[in-house]
Amino acid sequence: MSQTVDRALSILPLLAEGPADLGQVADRLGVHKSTALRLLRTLHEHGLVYRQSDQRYRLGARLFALAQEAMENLDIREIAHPHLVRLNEQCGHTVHLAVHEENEVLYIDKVESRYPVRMYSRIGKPVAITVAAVAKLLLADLPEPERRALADKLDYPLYTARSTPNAAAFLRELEQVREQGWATDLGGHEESINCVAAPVRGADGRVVAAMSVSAPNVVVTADELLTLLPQVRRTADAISGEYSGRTPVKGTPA
Amino acid sequence: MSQTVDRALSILPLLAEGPADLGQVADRLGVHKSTALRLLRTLHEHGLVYRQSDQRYRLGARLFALAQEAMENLDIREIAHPHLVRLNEQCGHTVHLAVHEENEVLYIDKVESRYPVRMYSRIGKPVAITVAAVAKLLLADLPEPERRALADKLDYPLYTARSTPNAAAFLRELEQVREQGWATDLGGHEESINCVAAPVRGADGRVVAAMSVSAPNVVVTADELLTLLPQVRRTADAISGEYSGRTPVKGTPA
DNA sequence: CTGGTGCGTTGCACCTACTGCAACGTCCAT
DNA sequence: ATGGACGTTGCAGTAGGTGCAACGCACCAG
Repeated sequence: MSQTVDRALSILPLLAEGPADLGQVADRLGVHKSTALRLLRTLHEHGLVYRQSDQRYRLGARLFALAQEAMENLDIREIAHPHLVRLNEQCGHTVHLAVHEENEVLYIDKVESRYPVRMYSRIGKPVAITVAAVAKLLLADLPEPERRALADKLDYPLYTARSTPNAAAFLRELEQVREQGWATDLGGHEESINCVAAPVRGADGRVVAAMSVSAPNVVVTADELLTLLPQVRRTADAISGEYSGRTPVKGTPA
Repeated sequence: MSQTVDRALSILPLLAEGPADLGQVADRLGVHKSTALRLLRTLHEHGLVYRQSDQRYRLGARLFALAQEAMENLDIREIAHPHLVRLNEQCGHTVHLAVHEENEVLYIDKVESRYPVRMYSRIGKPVAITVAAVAKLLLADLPEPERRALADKLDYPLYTARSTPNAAAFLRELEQVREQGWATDLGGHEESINCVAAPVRGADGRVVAAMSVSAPNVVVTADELLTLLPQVRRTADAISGEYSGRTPVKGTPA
């Protein structure tokens, strides 16, 4: 829409491929050297472009700083909430959003079931880390040594007969969850309650949050709940897309 | 230097603080809304800016992608080499550059000693990971569980009486290296050879490479070699600065 | 030492394309 | 209904971006 800015921004992906000198930049932009020089200078003043000792240009540190700062100020909750509400409107059950923090998994958002029988949970409360579906997803994404170290440190309380009994079983389950890309908790925390969960991923593919749908047996059976899996995954993917700023729309010029 | 581009780029740090709507952007730029709109649209087409569901703008995923791609295409060796040469010119000893890769530490560059007595080493060859100064620096930066897991997996060959004897001693040494920010190998690999090493860090502060100066006892004593530490650290810091694209120069406008 | 080539840089005249304005559409709250 | 807030569009004027040509400089070969 704005030619000058358009050209300037086209320099960035070009430099991402590797350092380039003024002539190369001008050629690939299809503009005169003097024009390219001015654009590069402007980019340089903003720190997006760095001039190395051999005079060639490359991307600068500011870019990294910006990306990082934006990351930190990104509030998953804010982004996810409308999606959670929509899912709740569709299926009626309790919807949770959870993140991993400091060896704990915490619920950070929740949309209450519209059925009279509700499950108990509280935003901000650590979840039962060894059995909750969301916890499995979040921990399954850790690098292997950390996963192992954490699994060893945990207690494995037997909430029910189906609770994860020990570190070995837990690690096996995490491996499976990691591969299939979703998780369940079928009566592992409270006999009568089942969950299905799916991961929310950031731009780099790492799991930044997990969301789940939970319902007691008296409302739907585990099998019925499992039929919601595609819907849950679709919702999680939608949140991932928005969180990582993937623009789902029209053509971006080469 | 270019007004339009200048304005467009000023939007980025502004959005890094958090999402903003058109009016806010226009105000803080001091331009008309229609102008801000056009700039935002251009940024949007390049994926640097994303429009969330509430119509507000925030930084887009492309920014991360660019930063990552630039990272990958950054060649430390290319950047470091002139610095290594300069250091070699100053002190005359062998200078090495090493990186950590797949449970190994590899020399990726080397400037030969200008003294007649040289130490043996080859670019591309894995270093003695349990004793080499550069290896200590690279491994000391790993997260604790990974460091531990790796230390357990390693063999601890007794090259000399001063070689690191076992995992416990190694981990203790890594902890110390981590805190002091430099490392040595005093006859741990070959009786008569000593090294001092310093880390090269990326924009995010993580250690991406390590460099060392090595010399045999017959040329300089260990104590004499240690007096070079400040020089080695200064060189490593210079490489870090250039690698991470920190522009050491003049004022960038607010 | 000299002439040549390749690079980044500068000043300038032309005219593109960026700007601000004002008007319109839409959505919400009153 | 009515007012306000906000994003969006078309348009006329001119700010400022563009390409050209010339310059300075470093490097290399004759």
